[in-house]
Order: sequence, then structure tokens, then C-alpha cells
Amino acid sequence: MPDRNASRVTARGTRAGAVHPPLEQRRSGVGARRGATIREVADRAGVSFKTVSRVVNNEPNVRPETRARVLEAIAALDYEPHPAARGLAGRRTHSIGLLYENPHEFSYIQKVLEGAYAACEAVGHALLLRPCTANSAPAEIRQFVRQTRVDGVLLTAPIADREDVTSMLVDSGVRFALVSPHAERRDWPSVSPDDAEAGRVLTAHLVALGHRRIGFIQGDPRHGASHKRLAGHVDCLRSRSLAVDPALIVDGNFDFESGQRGFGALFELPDPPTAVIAGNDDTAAGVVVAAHERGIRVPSRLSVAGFDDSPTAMHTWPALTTVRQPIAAIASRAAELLIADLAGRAPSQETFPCELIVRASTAEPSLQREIGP
Amino acid sequence: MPDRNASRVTARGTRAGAVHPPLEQRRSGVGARRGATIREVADRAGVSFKTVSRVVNNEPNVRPETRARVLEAIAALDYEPHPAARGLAGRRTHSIGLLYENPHEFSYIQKVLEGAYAACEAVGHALLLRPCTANSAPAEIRQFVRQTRVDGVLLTAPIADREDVTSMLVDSGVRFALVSPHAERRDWPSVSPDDAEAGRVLTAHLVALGHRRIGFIQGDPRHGASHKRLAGHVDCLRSRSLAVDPALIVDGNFDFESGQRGFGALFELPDPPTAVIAGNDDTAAGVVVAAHERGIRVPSRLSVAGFDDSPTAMHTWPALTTVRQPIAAIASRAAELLIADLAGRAPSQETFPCELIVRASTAEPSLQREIGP
DNA sequence: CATCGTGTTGACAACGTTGTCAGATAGGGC
DNA sequence: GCCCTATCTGACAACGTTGTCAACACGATG
Repeated sequence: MPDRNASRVTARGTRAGAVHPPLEQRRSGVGARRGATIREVADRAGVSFKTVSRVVNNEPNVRPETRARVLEAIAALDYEPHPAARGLAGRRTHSIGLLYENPHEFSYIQKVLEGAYAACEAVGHALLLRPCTANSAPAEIRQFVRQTRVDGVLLTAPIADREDVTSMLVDSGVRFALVSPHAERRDWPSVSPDDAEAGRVLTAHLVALGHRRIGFIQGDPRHGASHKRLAGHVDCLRSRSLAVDPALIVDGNFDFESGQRGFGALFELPDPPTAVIAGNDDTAAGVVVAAHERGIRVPSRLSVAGFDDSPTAMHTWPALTTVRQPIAAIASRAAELLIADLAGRAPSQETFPCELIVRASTAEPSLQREIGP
Repeated sequence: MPDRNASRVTARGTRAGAVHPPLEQRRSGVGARRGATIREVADRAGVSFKTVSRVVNNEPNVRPETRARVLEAIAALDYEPHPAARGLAGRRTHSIGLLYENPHEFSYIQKVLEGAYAACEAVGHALLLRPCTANSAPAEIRQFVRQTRVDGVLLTAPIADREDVTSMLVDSGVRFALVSPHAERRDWPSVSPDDAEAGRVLTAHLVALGHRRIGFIQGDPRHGASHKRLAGHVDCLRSRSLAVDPALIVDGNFDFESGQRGFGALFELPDPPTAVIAGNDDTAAGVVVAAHERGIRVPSRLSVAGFDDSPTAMHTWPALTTVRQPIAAIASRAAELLIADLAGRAPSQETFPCELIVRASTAEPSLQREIGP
């Protein structure tokens, strides 16, 4: 069998049987293992290296028999394609970026990471992180994209809603997908939990228990989820012809302190609520602690509920009623849609259902009226 | 000025003034911006592209005047070196991997990530994540390294102590640094918090308050930190000639449930402790909740303390006394040491100090004796 | 004045893939 | 038996850098 793969090295002299040049000196004398290259696989399989490339990339038009032979050689040599070479020759890096804001809620971003990673891993893509601050200039993000050469990026809320970022990406020709954006757009893939439904379900739960005055501590206003959860809450009340008292809706931003402050604001009211829905579990934990401090027992005198079913929900006393959202699955799906989009498939928008988790922090407002005048 | 950079393309025909080949079709008609290449920078600066390479890589032996001219051209063209090309030609990817176990404690890994990222970003390296399971085979990790071609990896506890992993890496010629390993080795860079001191300080705090029977719920036994914290605790007691009752030391593994179980075990004792040190804050939170459930008030009847100063510590009621460890700084330093090691500098082992944070969960054991017979 | 560094620059060949195109091979219809 | 398509395969040139080495300029040295 002629050495079909010698062409490239003739200038260097004959290569027949030549080992690599005397192992380069490496710091501390450790010789790094050099992995097999596509050419070595080709030699072993008795084909040209281009055919190996075809097999590796699952391209059509390779005889099954040839393919098998190549696969066997790949396995035998433990061949792993060199990502830099691929990136250079093929104009894509097989990697995507994950832009996220350094969160109040560690568990949230952790779930996103977990899901996105799993989706990338499944298709052999790398995942590059890029933490952002609230006001990361689009220029900063642009530099990240240019430096890393990622094929596309995943934007998580609240960055997903930054017009300046999305338009910069569009201008740069960079594809992206959105996780939990406020406003969906048909031209970009996006995946969200059904936050409005979550708000509705939680409110319905409290209403069913008998609560009529329900406080609502909003989440970070920059997150679409905050508005949708509130909208679901209001929607549920209206649909049952219950009063919507604006005084019961207070600001917050998803952190623990929001819960403490929100509790304070709500319990200054002449007619305080018998239940509080917090923007998320961390905030709900803040409400619970503030209630403890004021000697108000949860749930006997105050019901508290959150969103997300984060670890906090289980670790608060009493454990929190909450709405679970499949964050990891959502992020994973978003990564899949992004990768599909890069492959030319049309973008789609998807919504994932949520699930009410009833725990010990909500109950009937039995003792409520004892406080009144 | 002669076109010094045409050499490579002569075979293709004259290139003088030629724009790139008619922009390839891109899916959905979006043309991705093509960044400037090193050759274009060279042309603009009137030097060979090799000189640009020297400037970009801060190599010596470039006349200051030339360097300035090149830098100006780089800025003007907004040039960004292509990482794949660098990786291919240079045999290093300027990226490092972060191996971590999917943690009980989200905030811990988040801090590690934050620190490692910052260190990488500062020197223009990329950070690639690789979540591992407790029993991730070394083969799996090996594949990660081979697929991504990272220059080195950061091993976080408890992976840092897996002999099979470290020896596999050594065999593969992959450099690494350890974060919080149990056993330090002079041949590898490693960075740890001073866990023994943390255990000592926390114990001293409780002893100073007057506690003599102190329960200790151990952390995950696979983490060196667990053993060191306990060792510090015992050391402190011994140094003050206080009794070390083995019955007061119970198992755990860093999670919330460990705290609940540990509390249960300790309060079955005929002579239960007046204070409990938990392996970390999550476990301490478990103790606090279990105490609430049994009607035992914290801190008046039981003092509780943890380690890490995680968000949990502030969000528990009462807020936890704990020992803060600069996890982000540790991870950042470990990344720096790894990168230094890759550059040929000798490995070093460093320890970071910890800081006692006294909050509301510890107090004098005043009411303690009322329970006894 | 010839020689020797030393600092500076450029030419050129890698690096290990993918893309493009042309050539070889095998079936099918006449 | 012949041409015509598919189907398969290979040759070769990119891709954009770094590494190596040779060449050059210049001052110092003998």
C-alpha cells in the first residue's frame, strides 16, 4: 500500500517509518503524550486522511465497510480530533458561550450551568463561561465572542432582555439563544419556564386555603420572570373576582434582604396580609426569618411561599411551599436549540411547565383575626 | 514597500489588493464579520507578520519604535489573535480545565469558579469546566483533557485527593494544581485554607463562652477539610486539657440532612452537648432546624456554628457563627500557580488564613443545666 | 580593518484539520 | 459493450498562528 499521506512532509525529507523528531525538551523533563493524528489513523485503516475526516464528522458517502475499518483504527489508536485544527480549518470552534450575571441565587446559575453543560457534552461541544456584571457593556461581550470565537452564545436572564446586547450580537453575526427572556422574539430560539402559570398556581393554592389578603414581594425588575409571576398572581385574583390591593405589592430583587424589607413594609400596613408570596425562595426565606424575629409564627399566623424550589426552600424552617421550575432542563433545551440553530434549523420558542410543591410554610389563615382590633 | 506577506498565497495567484474570496454563503444570509488577521496587521504596520506575532506575545528583541507601530496597527484594526491558530501552531491552548464534583454546596463551587475565572481572565486564558461525579473514572477525566487539549487542570477537593486521578495526569504529562487537597505534595502547586486553624478558632470561641461539651458533626470524609477541621477542634481541646469525648463526634457529609441527623444522634446522648460545631454552614443550618423542631432554642439552649460563611449562614435564623475562608482567592491563587507552573516556575504550596465570624447562633451555655435531672 | 557578537527582523515550514474539486469505481439503461 | 450517473475516494490548498533558523545592521573588540 502506497503511503498516501506522505505528500505533506516531502519537503522535510523522507518520512518512511520516521518517528517524530527527537522528543522536544519539555520543562521538568516530562514528555507529554502526543495523541494520534488523523494521518496515523488513515495509515492504519489504509485510506486517505480525508476519508477519516469524513467518518469522524459523520459525513455521507463512505462505504460502510470503509467506515468500519476507519472506526476500528480510531478506536485502536485512541484518536481524538484536535479541536484547534478543526477550529482553524472548519471555521467553527464547536464551542458555545454562556453569558450570565453573577447571581444572588447560586443555585439558579448552577442549574443553568448543569443543563447547558449536559447539552453541550452530549454533542461534543465545549461550554465557555462569561460572567457579566449588571452593566457589562456590549463591547465587553463582543470582545469575549471575538477572543473565544465561540460559535454562538446562550444569554440568560436578565441579559437576555438587553436590547443593546442582542443587537450587538446580531450586528456581529453571532447566533444566540435566550433563557427565560421577558419578551420572546420569533427570530431567536428561546426557552422559558411558565412563570405566569407559576404565579397563578401559587396564588390559587393560597386562595384555596382561605387567604384573601396576599402580599406579593416582587423579584428583580430586570428579570422578565418577576413581572410574569406578578401578572399570574394578579390574573388569578381577578379571575376569582378578588380584590387586588396595590398596597400589598412591594418591590424586591430576589435576595434575602428583599424578604426582610418586604415583610417590614407589609406589616406596617393597617391591615397586613395573611400570606406572602415572595419573588423567589431566597426572598421567602427572608420573610420567614423576619417573621421569626417579630414573633410571628409561620404558617399559623403567616403563610409564606416562594418560587424555584431551590435548596433554600428545604433548608428553611418551616420548609417552603414553592413552585419548581425545571431550570436545568430549560437551559439544556436552550443549548440544544442554539446548536440546532447553528446547524441551520429554524429557531423556536418553548415554554416548560412548572410544578407546585406544597410544604409546611403555608396553611389556613386560622388564627389570623385574633390580631385585629 | 514590498509585500512581505504574499509568500504564502502565491500559488493561489497574485493577491495584490485582492479582497477575500466572494463572501461565502452563510446560513440565513447573515455574513459573520471576519476579524483582521495577523497578516493584515503586519501590512498596515509595514513589518512581517512574524514581528506582529512577537509583539502580541510580548517577546523581546523588538525595537520600541517598531513595537509601537505594530501596537497602533493592532488597535486600529481591532485585531484579536485567533485562538485556534495559536493552539495549533503553538501546541498550547491557553486554556485550563476546572474539575469539580457536583457539590452539595452551590456557593462553594461558585466561589471557586469566580476565583479561577478571574485569574484566567487576567492572563487571557480560557477556563473550561468539567463536572465530575464522585466516581468519575480517571479515564473520563483523561478524555476531557485529550478532547479539550487544556494546558493544565485545576483539581478541587475531593478530586484533588484521588491518587488514581493525579497519577493518571502525571502519566499523561498534564500539569495540574490542587485546591484544598488533604495531602500536600511538594511536586505540585496547591492552595488551601487553614482548616485546622479554623477548627481551633471556632472551638476556642465556644470554650471561651463557657462550653465544655461540644458536639462535632464531621464533614464529607472524602474532603481533607473535614479531617483538618476536626483535628483543629481536638487539638484546641487538648491544648486546654479539656476532655475529648468520642461520643460527641459524629459522622456527616456537608449537607443539610447531616445536620438533622447529627443533632438527632447528639441529643440521644445521656449528656448532650451545649454547643455543636457542624462540618459546614449547610450542616449547621440542619442542626438549627432540627433544634427548632425539638423546641430547643438557639442559642439560649444550644449554640451552633459552621464553617465557610456561605450565604446560608446569613439566611438562617439565628444567623450562624462561622469561619470565613477566602475560597475565591484560594481558587484564583491556585489558577495563578498552575499557569506559573506551565510557564516553568517551580510549584509552591500555600495556605490562606481564615477569619472567625461571630453571629447570633452562639452564646454562653446559661440555661443549659436546667434540663438535667 | 577584519572579526565577532548582539539585537532585530524576515522567510518558511510546520501544526492537524476541513473544503473543494477532480478522479476512480460501480450500477443501470440502451 | 458503451455511456451516463451516482457514489465513493483522494489530492491539495487553505485556515492563522508559532518555532526555527538564517540574514542583516551595528557597535565593540582584537
